[in-house]
Amino acid sequence: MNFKILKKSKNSRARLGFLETSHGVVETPCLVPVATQAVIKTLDSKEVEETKSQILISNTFHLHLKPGEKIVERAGQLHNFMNWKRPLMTDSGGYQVFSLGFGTDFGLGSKILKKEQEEGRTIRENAQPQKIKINHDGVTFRSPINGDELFIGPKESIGIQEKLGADIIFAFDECTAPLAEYDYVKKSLEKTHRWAKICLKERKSDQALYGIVQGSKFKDLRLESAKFIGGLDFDGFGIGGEFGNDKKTMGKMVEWVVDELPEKKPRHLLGVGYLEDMELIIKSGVDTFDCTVPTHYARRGIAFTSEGKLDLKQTKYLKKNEKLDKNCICNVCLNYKKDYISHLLKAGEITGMKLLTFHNLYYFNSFVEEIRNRIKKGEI
RNA sequence: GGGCGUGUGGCUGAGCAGCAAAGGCAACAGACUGUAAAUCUGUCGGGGUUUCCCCUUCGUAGGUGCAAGUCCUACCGCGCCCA
Repeated sequence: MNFKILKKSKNSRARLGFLETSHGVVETPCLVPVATQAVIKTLDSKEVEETKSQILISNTFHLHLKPGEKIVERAGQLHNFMNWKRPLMTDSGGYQVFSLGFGTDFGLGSKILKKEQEEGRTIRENAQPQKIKINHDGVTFRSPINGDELFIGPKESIGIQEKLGADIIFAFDECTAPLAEYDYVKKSLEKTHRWAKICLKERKSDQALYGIVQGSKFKDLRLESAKFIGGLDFDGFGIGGEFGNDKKTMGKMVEWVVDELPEKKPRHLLGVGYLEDMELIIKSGVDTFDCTVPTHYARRGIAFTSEGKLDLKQTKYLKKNEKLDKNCICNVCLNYKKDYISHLLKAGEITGMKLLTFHNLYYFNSFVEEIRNRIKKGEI
């Protein structure tokens, strides 16, 4: 992989770049749609291309469980397996340390903690999640499929990711929960850092390997992590974990980290990408970012449009024989109306979810494209 | 004509003396940021000074009870069976 910075903004940390991989080039800043199980749910790979998606991210943990990396490898690795010939990333399974651990225990998301979610709950220094065990060497999960115990540490994660064969792979980290206290995060950081070095040593392939910065909302820990991870010989950097109680804070926290990372290497913000977040994080110096929102929300009936967020399951849309988004030229907007899509969603027809998934991805990708254009013009 | 059964909130469907009445669906509102989840939460007869109070409801009309959706009588509707 090769990363070229074409332009740096004079007004912010934003930059325009090219991420070159053996499967093609990614223009950055760029959204990375999430294909956890080697698929953008409801779409096939050709359709995903038509949404202007440039690169996807799949998941090590889930593909290890189903169908198993050996199957994928035998099929000619992920690109051939899923017939996606463009760039690919795989997440390391570090997020599942959170989502299947404290995330499940507390019913939380990982990024921004709302005040009312705190309710005096915290995760103290030596706490363990109920369903998984995190120790010095890695994490013992329980398979969500059959309950089997399964261990993933840095070595295992890299081994799996090499077999999966994405262009960019991530170091195995612990994504800490937003409720984690300082002492917990500090200890967790030691693990994430130790594992980062092991990942570098284990990687034998020519895949690009990104290290992941953690440290939650604590400035000194974020800086420490960014310095440590940034000082290792990674090809790029992920920024993970929690980002405080509100979006402005999130931007600041990303900047703390970005300022400590090597300038010439790409930065990927893990798991952030509401429309309203994009300009903020790009201005904070992020090159790529993945987010489940466009695809996940689509399956819940939510369309993102120039009029805002629309819940197409609402009955009122059955009476609207008009384009989903009058300013959008995606296949869905050119060919289908709100009333029909609403009907499909209300009738539980999978095509409704498919149409919204297509549109949302196209809309999100166009949105980022516009930001790239504005950086080009010097507006951002 | 006779016998048996049944009638509950927008629908469905529990309840068979102390209920504004379980559950489901629909409806309405909200949540979701490195995707165990096409999911979760709240409201859902009307009104109010809304952690409580008032009013009106369980086919219709009467009756027995302190108290009736729940028991009795008649009628009406629906279903099945026998003539």
